[in-house]
Amino acid sequence: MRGDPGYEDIKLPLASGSRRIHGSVARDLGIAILAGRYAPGDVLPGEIEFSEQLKVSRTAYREAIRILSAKGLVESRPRTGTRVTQRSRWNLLDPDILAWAFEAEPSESFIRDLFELRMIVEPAAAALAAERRSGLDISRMGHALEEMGRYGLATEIGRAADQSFHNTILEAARNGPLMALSSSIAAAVTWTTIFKQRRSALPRDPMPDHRILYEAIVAGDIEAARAAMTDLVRLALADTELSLKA
Amino acid sequence: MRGDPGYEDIKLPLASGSRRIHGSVARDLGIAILAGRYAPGDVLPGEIEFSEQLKVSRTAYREAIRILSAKGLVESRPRTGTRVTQRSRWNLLDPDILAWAFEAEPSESFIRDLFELRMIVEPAAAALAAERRSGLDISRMGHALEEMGRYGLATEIGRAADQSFHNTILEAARNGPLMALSSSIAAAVTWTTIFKQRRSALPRDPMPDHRILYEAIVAGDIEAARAAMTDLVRLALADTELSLKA
DNA sequence: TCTAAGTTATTTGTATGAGTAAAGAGCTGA
DNA sequence: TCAGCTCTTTACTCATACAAATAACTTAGA
Repeated sequence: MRGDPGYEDIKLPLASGSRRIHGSVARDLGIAILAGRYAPGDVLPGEIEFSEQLKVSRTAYREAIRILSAKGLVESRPRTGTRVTQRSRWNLLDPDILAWAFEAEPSESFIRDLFELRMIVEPAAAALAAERRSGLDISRMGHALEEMGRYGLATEIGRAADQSFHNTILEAARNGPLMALSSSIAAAVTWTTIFKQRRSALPRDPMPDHRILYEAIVAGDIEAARAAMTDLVRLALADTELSLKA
Repeated sequence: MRGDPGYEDIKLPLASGSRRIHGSVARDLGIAILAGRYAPGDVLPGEIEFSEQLKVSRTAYREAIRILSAKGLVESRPRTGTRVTQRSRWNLLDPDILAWAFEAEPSESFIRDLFELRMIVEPAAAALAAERRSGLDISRMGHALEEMGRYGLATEIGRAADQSFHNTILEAARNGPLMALSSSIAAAVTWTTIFKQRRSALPRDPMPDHRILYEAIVAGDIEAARAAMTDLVRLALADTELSLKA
C-alpha cells in the first residue's frame, strides 16, 4: 500500500508514531478510511477474521477500533459489526485525522476548505492576540521570528520556529477551544508546508509578511493584526495552489 | 460526585450513552479529568489496581483509556504509567469532550471562550451559506424555522428544529472541516440552551432574529447574513450570561 | 395470510491469566 | 563524573473462554 518513500523520513513534531501495535493498526485503518478504501456505510470484516488477516491479536485490533471510534470514523454494534460512519460524523479537526488525511493524498477541495477555515479563524485569533498579548508572548514571537529568518523554512529548525511563531499568537489569544482548533490546523499547515517544499523551493520570501504581523501585534493594533494575518494566509494559499498545480 | 439530579433525565439527540462498559468508564474518567479531579501531570493508578477498583476487567479499562488517549486527555507509556496530559493537548472541540465538560460544571470562562469562538466562526459560516445555499437548503431551513416557531425552545422538538436550522446553515457553507467544527459547537450550544431553560423561561422571543437571518440567506445577501448571525450569537451570549448570574 | 411473540445464531463485548517489551532507576566500573 | 549495564516496574500483547446484544428466523395465534 505504501511503496511511496519519503513520508516516513519526515520527522513530525507531534506525530507520535507510537509504534505500539494498536496505534499502528489504528493509523493504517484510519488512512485507509480517509483514502476511501473503506467508504462510509461499509462493514469491516469481523473481529476474528480481520485481526487474523492483520496478524495481530483480537485485543490489539479492538483497541485500534476503539481509537477510530473515539474519532468518529467507525461505529460498532453486536451482530451488525463495525461499519464506517458518514463523513459528516468524522472529527475532521482531530490532529490524527488531519495527519492521516494528508498521508492519504488529500483532495484539492479539502485543502481549500482548510484554508478557508484558516482565513476565518486565524485573522480573528491575530486580532485577539494583538489585544491580549503579554510581554512574554512578544519576546517569544520575536525569538521565533529571528530563528525563522536565520534558518529559513527549508530547514527543520526553521519550520519549528514558524510553528512556534503561529502557536504563540494563538496562545496569546487566550482562548482554549480556539487554541485547540489552531493546533489542529497548525498540524495541517505543517503538512502543506512540507508539500510545498517537496515540489520546489518556496518562490517568495515569507519574512516580510511575518514581520508586519509581528509589528502589528506588538503595537496592539487589532485591525492591523487582522489584516496582516489575512494577507499571510492568502499568500500561503496562493503558494499552495501554485505547488499543487505544478 | 453527582447527587445533582436532572442531568440524567435530559435526553440528548446524540448522547449515545453507549451503555457498554468501556464507554461508561471512559465517560466517567473523562468527566473526572475535565472536572479537575485528575489534574494534568497526575499519574493514574496502575491498570490492575485501577480496573479492580472500578470493578471492571483490564480489557474494558484499557479500551476506555484508549478512547481517552485518542482524544488527547491521557498518555500511557510502559514503566511511567498513564498520566493526564497538559490541557493544551486536549481536543477541546471533540463532541464527547465538550459534553463531558458541561457535565463537569464548566467554568464561566470556558463558556465565554466558546461563545467567542462562535462569534468568529458562525457569522463567517452564515456568510458562506448566503453565498452557496441551494434550494434544498432554503426549504430545509424554512421548515425548521416553522417548527421552531410552532413548538418553541422549551420543547424537545423545538430544540431539535433549532439545531436543524443551524446545522443546515453549516451544511450550506459547503466546508467539511468547518462543518465538523460547528457540529461540536452545536452540541455545546445544546447544553447551554438546556442550561438556560433549567433556570428560567427564556426571557426573549428568539424567533425574530432567526427570521432575519433566514431572510438574509435566502436573499443571498452575504453581509446581511453575517450581521444577522453576529446579532444572534451576541444575544445568545447575553441570555446565557444572564442565566449564569441568576 | 398476516401479525406478534418467542427462538436462534452471529457478532461484538467482557473477563482472566500468562507472557513480552519498553523505559526509568539504580548500580558498577572506569 | 559519567558511560554503560542490570534490574524492576509498568504497560503491551496474546490466547481463550464466556456473556450479552440483536438481526433474522420461526412459530403460534388470529
